Amino acid sequence: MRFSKSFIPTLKEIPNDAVVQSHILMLRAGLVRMVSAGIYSFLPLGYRVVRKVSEIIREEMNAIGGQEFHLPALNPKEIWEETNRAEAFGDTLFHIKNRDYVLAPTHEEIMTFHARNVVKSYKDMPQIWYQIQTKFRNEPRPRSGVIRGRQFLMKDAYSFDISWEGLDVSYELHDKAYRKIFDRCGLNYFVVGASSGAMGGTGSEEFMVKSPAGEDTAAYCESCGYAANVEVAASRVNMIGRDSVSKEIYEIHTPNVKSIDELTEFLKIEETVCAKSRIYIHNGQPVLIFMQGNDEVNESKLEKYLGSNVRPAHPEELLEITGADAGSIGPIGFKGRIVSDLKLKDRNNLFSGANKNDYHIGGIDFKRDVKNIEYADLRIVQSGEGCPNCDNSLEVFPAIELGHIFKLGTKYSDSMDAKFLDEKGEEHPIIMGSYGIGVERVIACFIEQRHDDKGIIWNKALAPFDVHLIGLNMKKAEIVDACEKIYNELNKQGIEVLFDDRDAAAGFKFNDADLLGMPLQIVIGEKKLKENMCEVKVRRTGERFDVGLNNLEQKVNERLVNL
RNA sequence: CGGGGUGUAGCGCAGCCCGGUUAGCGCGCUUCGUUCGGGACGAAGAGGUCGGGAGUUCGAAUCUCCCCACCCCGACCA
Repeated sequence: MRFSKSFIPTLKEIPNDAVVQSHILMLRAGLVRMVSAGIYSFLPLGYRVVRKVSEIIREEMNAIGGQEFHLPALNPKEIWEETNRAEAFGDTLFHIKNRDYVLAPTHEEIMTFHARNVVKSYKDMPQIWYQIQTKFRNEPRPRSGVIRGRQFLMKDAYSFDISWEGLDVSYELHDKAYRKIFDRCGLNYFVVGASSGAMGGTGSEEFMVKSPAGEDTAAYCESCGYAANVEVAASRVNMIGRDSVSKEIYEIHTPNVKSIDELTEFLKIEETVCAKSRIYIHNGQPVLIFMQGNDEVNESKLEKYLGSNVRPAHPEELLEITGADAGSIGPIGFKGRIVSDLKLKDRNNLFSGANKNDYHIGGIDFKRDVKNIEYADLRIVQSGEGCPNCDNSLEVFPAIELGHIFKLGTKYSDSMDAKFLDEKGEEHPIIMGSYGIGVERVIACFIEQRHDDKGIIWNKALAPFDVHLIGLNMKKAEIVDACEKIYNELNKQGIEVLFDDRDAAAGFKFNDADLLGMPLQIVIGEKKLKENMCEVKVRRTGERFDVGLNNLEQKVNERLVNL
């Protein structure tokens, strides 16, 4: 493709609205443009990358027996009411004003609709059906460019099996396919166990990429590979045992002391001897939660432990429930369920609130003073805590979710009545799985991982073009001729070339080439041309070398292999 | 939805607090000439409902009110 005839609007300056690196670079390199918050157009260069990613996905999905569909984005609302998800999605679901239609945020319903109409016998399964299509979700807060949009491209796949064992097989196939896909894309990713959330089901794994732009938080152990979403991550901590002697309970006047930091400062004590109180409301009843020092409550873990319907108490409720405000709440005299994090199990000589403003209590012994206390792992895992599976420690960092695979089971086949007959003529619900990849996120994550201060650094797999051909001084006929010849020759060899044939200053073109980030740059300049040579630059390493024009194609092919 | 911020030429910004010529600057764009291996130089140009509406005023980019859009933090999120 000739640059002079292409729509590649590069930007020298950083657009005002972009903050994360991938977003900035996608705008600057002319890959995308924003139309509205969370709604992006892919421009020709960007769409070439979308097609490359899509093709890799197709190849790997087809390799596990997947069959590609193209489902409607516009869905009758009633089909979403069958599964109760019109309500479950709530405001996230886009509704059409003049018809009872919705814009599909995912496609379990439509796929199950087709399955129940066609898949009637055990002989019809297993099936893996997929598509690459636009999804619509009314995100309350779109951000980070294409990473979180209201409209986005997703590869979604669905498996239909006759048994749970069959589901395990389909799930494993997807797990392997996903690893191949992300490997081929050149991404540095990891896989975490995750909570199934509103999708329902029995098992799920997330494919994640470490990134400051991430909206999830993951805990990862480099040495053994343990990885988990922080919502479910466990950790091994050094337990502090009981002191040999339990002191008596005593009250301390602590004016204006609210936080743990203030308390440790005021009393000159370690935060490890502080039992921080938090009140949650579970099914209308207050529950007192204890955390050691400044540990934070992991509400996902708490919800799992107590059951659903858990929320933090409002400030007004605190006074009514405990007789004190936040900062002065404690176990003594509290009526209701008490759950403590494991770190405080059976501890004594602890400090906590007195349920009286401006007072704390020392000498608390959980075994002696707090009846019916329950213990559970309720902490949000922090960097530096021990890995639950090995001797090393965990690193906790923000991450982007690229893909998610779920064992759905019969959630949708039950609610939508998708059944089949087995060999004995007995009726069973189809066992399903669903599997998603955010196509644009693959691109954004790649750029997050592979860029420098000059621009994007594509690999061969995702690059919009293999080679960026730069003719310096396009007013010289011999340079134009040489470029044209190389351009045609490379094209003939099936090498994709972006030919910068613009009449612009050398530095201008070099900077655009670095910004756009094709794996190889070929520079045709006057001096080297006289010796029948040109310069080839490897974008990733910055390495430059001279190549004779006679064996250029061969050299290019050789160099492209590992990029 | 809560908190904070921004909106002035295609892009990046100044001007606003303290109202007063024809609303500036850099980049980009057009034309001509020179230049040509790391975002060239000179000359001449084009391009604006100052986010929208209402108000205050002799006079509003500037002050007041309402609305809209976008960004950041939080809440939410398969």
